[in-house]
Amino acid sequence: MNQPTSPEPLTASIAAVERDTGIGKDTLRIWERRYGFPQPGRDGYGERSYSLEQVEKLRVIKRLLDQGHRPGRIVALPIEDLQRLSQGQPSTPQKVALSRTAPELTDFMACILGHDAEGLRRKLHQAVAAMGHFRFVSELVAPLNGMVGDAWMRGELQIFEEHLYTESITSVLRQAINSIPQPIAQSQPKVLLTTFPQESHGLGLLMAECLLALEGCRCVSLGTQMPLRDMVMGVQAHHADVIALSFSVSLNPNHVLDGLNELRQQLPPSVQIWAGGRCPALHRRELPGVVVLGPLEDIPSQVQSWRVQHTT
Amino acid sequence: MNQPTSPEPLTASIAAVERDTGIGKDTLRIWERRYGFPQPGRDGYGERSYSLEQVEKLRVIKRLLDQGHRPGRIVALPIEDLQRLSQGQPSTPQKVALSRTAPELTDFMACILGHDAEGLRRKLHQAVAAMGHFRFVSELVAPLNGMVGDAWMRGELQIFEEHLYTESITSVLRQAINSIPQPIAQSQPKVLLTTFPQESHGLGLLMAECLLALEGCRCVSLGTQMPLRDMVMGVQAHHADVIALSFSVSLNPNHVLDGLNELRQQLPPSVQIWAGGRCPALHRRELPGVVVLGPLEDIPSQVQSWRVQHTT
DNA sequence: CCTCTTATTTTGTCTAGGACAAAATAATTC
DNA sequence: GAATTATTTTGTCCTAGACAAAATAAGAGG
Repeated sequence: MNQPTSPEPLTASIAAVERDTGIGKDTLRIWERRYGFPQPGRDGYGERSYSLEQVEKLRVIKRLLDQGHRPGRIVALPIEDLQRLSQGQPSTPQKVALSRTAPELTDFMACILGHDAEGLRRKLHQAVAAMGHFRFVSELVAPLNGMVGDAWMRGELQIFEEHLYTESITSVLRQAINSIPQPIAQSQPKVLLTTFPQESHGLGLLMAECLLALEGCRCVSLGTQMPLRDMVMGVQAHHADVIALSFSVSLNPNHVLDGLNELRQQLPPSVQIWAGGRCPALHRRELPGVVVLGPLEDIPSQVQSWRVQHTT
Repeated sequence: MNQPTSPEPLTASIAAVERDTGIGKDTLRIWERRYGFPQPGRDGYGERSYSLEQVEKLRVIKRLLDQGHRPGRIVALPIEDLQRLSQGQPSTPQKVALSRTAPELTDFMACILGHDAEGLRRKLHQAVAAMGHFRFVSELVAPLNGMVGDAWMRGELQIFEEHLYTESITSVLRQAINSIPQPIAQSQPKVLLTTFPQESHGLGLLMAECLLALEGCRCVSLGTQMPLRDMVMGVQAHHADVIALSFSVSLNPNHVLDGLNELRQQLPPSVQIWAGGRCPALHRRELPGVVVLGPLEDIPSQVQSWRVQHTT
């Protein structure tokens, strides 16, 4: 049987590469000029078209940059050297926690790869019941996210498989959150949850909401991709004490830092900003007036410390 | 007390404007060249610095663009004309059906406008219990969606208010779906749910999933924005009988029609394609091999007719 | 009057190379 | 060894031109 239209794009446009790697268009072009990589081909209209190998290598490079390497030293290196580098380091520290908790995680991976949606969901529900909400999120969902993300980076997972995973976790997490009774006491902090406009990953937000609700916070989630201006209006409208933001790996570091600073300026000082997630930019520098939460375990203690501050 | 850092940025950089308005840097520059607006000043380094009024006007323009206006017609207009424009339109024709069912809908709107997240959620849960799943979706959620969409178009709703609504409905709908027992019988159709890559609205999908689950279908939702290639792989991996797609108003008609045709060609003929949603393109032309569902009420009869076809 | 096809505008994104501030590193001095 | 100063590195901004894809207008044929 013949192909009706063009089968599938075996190359990616510069916009697609920016989307998939988180590396800006300007940066991609200037790397090409300075380091000779990437060296995309050109399509019929003279526009760059990046091969899948190059995109893959860019992803590896991105990860190494997040670990602190410098572009000039690694961008021109052959892929083998890069892989050696990324093997050497334990990469993100969660890798360690991962192997520690690893035993039954592979069971869940097996469900994902076997397209066993019902089985996955059932196992997840069992895990919530067995582990309790807190351990479910911190010891199962978090490392599993890392595992799925890694597999996806390596191209071992198809998009539809990754989406099924996300859907299943989302569903179970939402149910878990709903099962936590809402506190009425005004003494509990009111927390507004959302993400920056470029951030479309909602799992981190859901995990945070679950842990915050568990600590007795009055949570109002606005979902992902909220413009800065609306965050400010939202905080005011809901009389929130805290705005909690989630940042995933692939966000542009400068956007994150600039955005947080501007948000800090536009928000009254009494409102705290809590920023969490795997985004490396968060930990690069001190952010005045912003509480950066590292691992999920920080959440309970942060809530606790808010209470201490506000019982005077 | 004095400000520790620079007092207040009374102007915004081009990156900040992109972040705050969602209008790309390239676009901002070329509007300036073509239409004479925006006309930012320059800071000490010759870089554009936009005044807050200009950013505000750009936000209004962005909203009008989303409503279907064209840049060339509106970008150069004075702010007053723009505000007049955004008041004007009554938009979609579903208004008629809306006023028919309207009585208690305004209660929900009041919750949204009053930022009463808890009240909204509580009322929604009550409504599910009182009306049953089917009527909840078809007689409450569907018209409420339209009402919120209209208010948003008219600029009466802020983004954060609309997001809170979406979050609340999502949460309640997911809980409703979870409360429907999964059938085990192989005789039930297995339905894969998702949307095209351009489509980011997930509410329609959730509504469909709820009604399909109610009819006894074995539902597997992959969430939104699934590339065509992965839809095909997903159908194969999950041995789906049906792939159900949701289309919202704002999608490009040609993309929809072309995409459906291509999907039809790549899928085995035994797999049915069900397409639903408010997208006008769906109803414009006969689509061979695609079942177009109009109102939500079509879903039960379509499932019924699938069963009839497959009991021979 | 509506529908389909074909010109014509409109519009966003791409291309090129140049420039420069902020961050990171190396060199120097105390 | 710590603090200052030079030097390199690196990302983002600049201008200005080009062109495909989308949207609209115009024409042709039921």
